[in-house]
Amino acid sequence: MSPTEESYTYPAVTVDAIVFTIRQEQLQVALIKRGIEPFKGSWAIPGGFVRLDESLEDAVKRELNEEVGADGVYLEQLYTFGEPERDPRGRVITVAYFALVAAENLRELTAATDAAEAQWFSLHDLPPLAFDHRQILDLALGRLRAKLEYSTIAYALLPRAFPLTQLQKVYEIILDRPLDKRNFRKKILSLGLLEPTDERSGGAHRPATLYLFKNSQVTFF
Amino acid sequence: MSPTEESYTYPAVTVDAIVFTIRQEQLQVALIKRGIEPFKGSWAIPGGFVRLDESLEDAVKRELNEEVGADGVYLEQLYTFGEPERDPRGRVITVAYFALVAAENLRELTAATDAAEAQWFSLHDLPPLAFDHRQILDLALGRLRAKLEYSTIAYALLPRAFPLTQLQKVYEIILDRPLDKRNFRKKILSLGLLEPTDERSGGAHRPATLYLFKNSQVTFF
DNA sequence: GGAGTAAGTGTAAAATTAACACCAACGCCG
DNA sequence: CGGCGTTGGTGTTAATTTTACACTTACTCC
Repeated sequence: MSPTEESYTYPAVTVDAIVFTIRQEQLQVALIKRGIEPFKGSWAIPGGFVRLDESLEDAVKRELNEEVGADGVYLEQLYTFGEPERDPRGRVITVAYFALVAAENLRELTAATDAAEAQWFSLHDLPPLAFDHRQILDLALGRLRAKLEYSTIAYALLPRAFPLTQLQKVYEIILDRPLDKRNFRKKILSLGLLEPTDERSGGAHRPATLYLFKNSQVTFF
Repeated sequence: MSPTEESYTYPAVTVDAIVFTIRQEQLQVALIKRGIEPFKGSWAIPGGFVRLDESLEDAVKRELNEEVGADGVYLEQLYTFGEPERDPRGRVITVAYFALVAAENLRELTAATDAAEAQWFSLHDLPPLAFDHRQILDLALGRLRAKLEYSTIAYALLPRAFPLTQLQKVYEIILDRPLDKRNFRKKILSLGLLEPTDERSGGAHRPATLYLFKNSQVTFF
């Protein structure tokens, strides 16, 4: 069990993250254009090597910060991909995460530090992806949809206070189907996780009560 | 992104597996007594290094075969643990799996190839575990219980054909609470995944219809 | 002040889940 | 061979949860 007992090369370990956000009423993912071979010019999930002294989560957060400019994110480990042939350059095991970022917490993508071009893509309009990244993305989407039903992660995609209608829109966009307004409100409110505030939304129409997620567990870094 | 581009040491990568079985009407896990430091003499989850040319799943299956003598198993990736300090000897990232083995598919544990002593422990009577293995085990148990509710994995713990009562017992043992017999049967049968056979159970009492899991997806190796 | 649009609200039917008790079929033993 | 002990097998009702569905309110802009 000791790394020093046996003398063989270890596999490389990377982390990758599917970063979802909602922009322009669409579910979008952050992708990076690869500047080097293999798959030069293809789009790929942001990610990179895990340093020896940082945890997996720290590695993801660092990469997200550098490559995507994402500041406050919900982060969850997705799956570890380790097929020997998944990277043509050699053995690379990747621990995939999925992340949710509220649009308000995004710096502009083009501000990425390295030369790589980063861009948001709508899920309905995805380019071909490098490596097994399409498979990873599909898995992430499935997980996101599943967790929406029994958890509170949707709140990571919204500002601190929001009208119920906006929350419903998030659900509808992610699940890609319309929801009944009254049933949605009944159910969400019955969970007891939302707190109405005194604030009202502005804008052209009837002002909406803004709600707050109690004990917001969104991780910031 | 290339393993050869940067020159630093990689973390070591291991796989570990929580192997569950049901023996003596109890949920049990396979543990291995460590023969070397650190944690020499402690009990640990079976596992080992991933070879450069084998997939993560293949690595787990190999280890299970060698250390636990498990032949036909349900195998599912659980979580990847990568805290820098989780192993005192250096950076070791472990991909944890959980496995289910039907008692009938078990060779005796003492037949393990290396000198390490392997043994089954009831979940109600666990020794202290090495490393962060207790945390891994707790996570595996939670996952097993959760999946029992919405999946068919319980069948991996049973022989090919079995009476409904035995299936119910498996549920009760894992969930650690009694279930209503009629409701259980109604629900299980309404899923349409079981097929009654012509076989009947023998034994001292009224013979039971044996059921078969349609499209048994248990993985064998 | 009227048009347009998003906010907000309740009820009835359908489906699912939960609670609950007795008879049947076998082996064993006396 | 008949009764005892034990496990197999079955239905109904009440409670809860989920679904379907339509109108009034409050604001801005013109």
